[in-house]
Amino acid sequence: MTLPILCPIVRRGVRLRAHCVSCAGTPPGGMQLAKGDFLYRQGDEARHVFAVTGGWLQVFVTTPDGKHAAARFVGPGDVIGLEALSPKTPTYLATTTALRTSRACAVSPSEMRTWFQENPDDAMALTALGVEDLATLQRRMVMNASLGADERVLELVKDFAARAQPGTWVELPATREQLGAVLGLTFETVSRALHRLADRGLIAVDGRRVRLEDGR
Amino acid sequence: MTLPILCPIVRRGVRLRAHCVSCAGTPPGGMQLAKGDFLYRQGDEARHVFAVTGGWLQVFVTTPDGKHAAARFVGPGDVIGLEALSPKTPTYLATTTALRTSRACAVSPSEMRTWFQENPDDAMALTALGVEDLATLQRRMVMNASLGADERVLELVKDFAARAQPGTWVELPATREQLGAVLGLTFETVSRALHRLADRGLIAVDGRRVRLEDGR
DNA sequence: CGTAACTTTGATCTTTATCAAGCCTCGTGG
DNA sequence: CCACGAGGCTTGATAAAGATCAAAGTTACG
Repeated sequence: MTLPILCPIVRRGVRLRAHCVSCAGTPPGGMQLAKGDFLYRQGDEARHVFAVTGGWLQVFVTTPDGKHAAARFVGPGDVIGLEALSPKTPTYLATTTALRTSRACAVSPSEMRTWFQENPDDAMALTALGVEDLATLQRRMVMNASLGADERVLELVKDFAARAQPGTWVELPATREQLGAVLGLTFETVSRALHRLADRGLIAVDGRRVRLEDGR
Repeated sequence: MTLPILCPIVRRGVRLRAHCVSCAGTPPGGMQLAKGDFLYRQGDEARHVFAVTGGWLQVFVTTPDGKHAAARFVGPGDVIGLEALSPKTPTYLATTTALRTSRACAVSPSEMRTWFQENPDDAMALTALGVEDLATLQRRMVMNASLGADERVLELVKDFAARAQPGTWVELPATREQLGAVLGLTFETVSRALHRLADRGLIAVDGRRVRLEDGR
């Protein structure tokens, strides 16, 4: 008999369902998304909180004037759609789409409510998790403002690599254009930056696969 | 007899203390900060959640390589320092400093815990509030990536104006340099952008005071 | 096997950073 | 009361980074 596989959610310290420890990414109610599917769209009524259990998704924001650009990538362990917990008529504040086949576990606000009532510690942990995401985004924002293209791309590559085995090839889940959308760069600049980093010996690039050279 | 003044926190739908409705920004335990004071520093042990009840503060992030830049401004109604709710040894993930005399109400995690237990709805509201902040930051990030200097500055001015009476002069709580730090621009560019916007008739500028012309 | 999407690479142009100089305002001390 | 100085603001000239335009090579997939 094998050991129970830990749900990715548990790895970030929050259990979205009581039975999450044994769900292994396919909980009852867990849903599968094909590449290009939308998990939800900005402005939709927010009926569920989602825990990503597999794959990669991209979060988009549409500004009032119609501009829209990517904000961040979310992968296993990330909890999104917390707008559903808002007391006012909750609407999603961003659009989330699958970059590849992905899995997400959906939880309704009413489930969340009883869970919060029984486990205030989990409620606090989830709130803190949101702040962690906020801090990550703040960090990325600072980088986008203060670093050049090469360093920004390197940081993003490191972020993806941090979720995989160290020293191995990592498949970037996005096109150059999608990477650039998050970094505030064009796809040409992303391409050039990747190759400049390779020239500097910091990474190895092979199409969409990347490996960190050197220490981490 | 005057009506009770609503604590700014209530305006964003979350009561950090049961008696918040009557605290009017000076709750027991509320603290005053002088210009330049630090509310907390990145890396400090996170002992309190803070609700800003007056003034303006700026949030900084320091990246691992020592770079640091401003991430956002926080004012009355904002709740910060939610890192304190993290179950692991909680440390603040950013530095917050007062741009002018400000007030903040500090609440300990244990207080939050009992409050969450009694009011799961408030817990959900607070979590949702965090997501709102995340969405705001995502929006700003998208703008920083996709808009030019003028439009970015205009958006920031609008944000400040949105918290004041429409059509009135608004005092920007920050220097050109501090505004630029948030926008990813230099102070010269911020200065030029403000005057270009004034030339275009979109705003009126008088030193640190600004007024939106036209509809909003 | 053929097409569409993606990627690389080059040349040129725009925007914003950088460097620099002078001005204004406010607070402090003689 | 005035002189001074520091911090902040404006404005100009130049340089660098990245966007844009363009063309050709590569990969994925029906």
